[in-house]
Amino acid sequence: MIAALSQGTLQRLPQYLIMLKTEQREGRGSVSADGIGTVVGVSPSQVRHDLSACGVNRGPGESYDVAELTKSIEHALGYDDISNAVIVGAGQLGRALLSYQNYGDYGVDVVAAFDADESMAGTEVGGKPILSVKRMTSLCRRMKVHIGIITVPAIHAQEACDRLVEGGIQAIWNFAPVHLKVPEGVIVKNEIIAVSLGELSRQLQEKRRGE
Amino acid sequence: MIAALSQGTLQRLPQYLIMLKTEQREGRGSVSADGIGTVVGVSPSQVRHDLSACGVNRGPGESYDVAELTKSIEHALGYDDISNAVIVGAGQLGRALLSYQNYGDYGVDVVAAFDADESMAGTEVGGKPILSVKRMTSLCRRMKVHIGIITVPAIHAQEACDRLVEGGIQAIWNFAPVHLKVPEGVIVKNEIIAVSLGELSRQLQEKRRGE
DNA sequence: TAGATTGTTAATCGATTAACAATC
DNA sequence: TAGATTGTTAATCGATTAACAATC
Repeated sequence: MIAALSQGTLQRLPQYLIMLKTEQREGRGSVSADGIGTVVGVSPSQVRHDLSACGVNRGPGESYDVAELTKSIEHALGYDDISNAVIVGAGQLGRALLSYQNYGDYGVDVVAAFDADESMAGTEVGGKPILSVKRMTSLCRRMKVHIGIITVPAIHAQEACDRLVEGGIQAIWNFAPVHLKVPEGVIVKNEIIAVSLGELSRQLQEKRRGE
Repeated sequence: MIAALSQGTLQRLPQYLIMLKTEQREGRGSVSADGIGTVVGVSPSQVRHDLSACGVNRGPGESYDVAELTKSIEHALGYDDISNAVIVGAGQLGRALLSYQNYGDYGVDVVAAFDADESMAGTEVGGKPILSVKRMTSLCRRMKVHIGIITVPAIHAQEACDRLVEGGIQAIWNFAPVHLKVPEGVIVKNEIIAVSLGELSRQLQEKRRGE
């Protein structure tokens, strides 16, 4: 993993990756910066700049090898270094996230979900267990889990967060529409579903009024 | 709604909004740029700049009225102008999105989900119907739906997309890890769950190696 | 060889921050 | 009045784009 990738670069690299996987599936062995740019909707300059920033090296004149480039980007993004994660709240959203199968490709392993509803304890979704929330703190410690995903209702989010931090969690992915208070050093990433959709709606409105 | 808000501003405004709602719940009637900045983790300069950009106007010396500021931001984000949306794919994720209750606050109304599995047709989740995908195109047209949410498996995503476009959809929120091909003018926003989580994992790794 | 395409440097563009006069 | 806090302007910073020598 290489440090100091700009925010923009960090957002574009995964898009390149998705494009590269499609190319590979279709049997293409090499791509140019121009080719990537056209598909993803980014200037070739930008693509070269991004790739260069994450340590990819072709000789000039030659284009990129798809398989090799994929590996390099995955490495730059740290996808080859796996962190454990748990989910708090096994409602609709929690179970949907639990049943997701491809976390491994992105450097994450979701090991379990927790819920306050004891009747869920012991059940499984997508091969992953749902456990009693009472066991959460100690289990996080024991299994060295560093990422917590909060999908409980807004009123319980702060408490869930506190318990996670107590269990040694260092990064939180928060789906509750609440500003979490955390000790310094803990990373919080808010993912408010409705907000993301709202953004799209806004772009649409903007386009409509003709610009 | 005001045009020409910078990308950064657009990302911060919803965060301010969440903070403001908390303040309101706790009974505070006014806030300063400094207060907002401290909670959200942004400089006071930045806050003033953002608010000024979306047309909020206090006299100098005075702080912001929480209720009024909330309204202004919501307006700037276009949350008071509602678009209809549909979901394609009523699997775990599709149903989770369907059962979400607060879209209305963000300028969106999700009216139905569609699935290829006919046995689902006629059932409901969170008071919203699941219908046969065969009816999708015509229903989108008839109800003037302009936003499509794709939660089908990757292999079927492009087809779902084509059908939506056929039905007059102008913006697509795509959860399948696939690059969709759309006619010019159609907006696509990719929301790859694992990628978002991967970003968090990466930040964590970066922090660990001490910087 | 000529065309394609790279990595990198310099120029441009836009966003963030700092500073401050205005005024409640 | 003095302190707080605004909106805005100018200075700084960083990211994107354009250009081009290098070379397969």
